[in-house]
Amino acid sequence: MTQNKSFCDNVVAIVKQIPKGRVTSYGAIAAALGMPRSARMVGYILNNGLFKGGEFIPAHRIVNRNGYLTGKHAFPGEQMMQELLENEGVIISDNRVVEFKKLFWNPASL
DNA sequence: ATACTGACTAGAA
DNA sequence: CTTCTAGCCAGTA
Repeated sequence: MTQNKSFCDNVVAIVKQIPKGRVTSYGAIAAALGMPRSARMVGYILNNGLFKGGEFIPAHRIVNRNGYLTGKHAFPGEQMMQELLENEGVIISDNRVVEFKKLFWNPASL
C-alpha cells in the first residue's frame, strides 16, 4: 500500500523525471509503463494528479504527438503552460513546440 | 452494477 | 494531402 498501486502514480513518477528543457509525448510515457495504447490516460490522470501528493508536476513538458500544447487548459492559465516551457528554453509557436522532435525526451531512455 | 467522458495514437478512406 | 474511425483504460455520475 505504500507503493504505487495506480496508473496515476506511475505516470507522475515518469513526468517528474523529465529533464528541464525537454518535452515528451503521452504515448511515450504510456509505452514506458507498458501501455502504448493508454496515451489518453496519461493526460487525463495528469490533470487529476497535477498537484496530487502535495507536489507540482511539470505536466507542461508533456505535449501530444504533433508537439501541440493540448493540455494547456489544465493549468491555472492557458497561457501558463507556454510561458513555463519558454522559461525552460523551449520555444512555442502557435501552441506548438518548435523543434519538438529535437527536444523530445524518451522516458524509456532512463 | 453500467454509461459516458477524456491533455491520445495509429490506421484507413 | 486531409479527415474520420476505432481502440484504449481509469475515473466520475
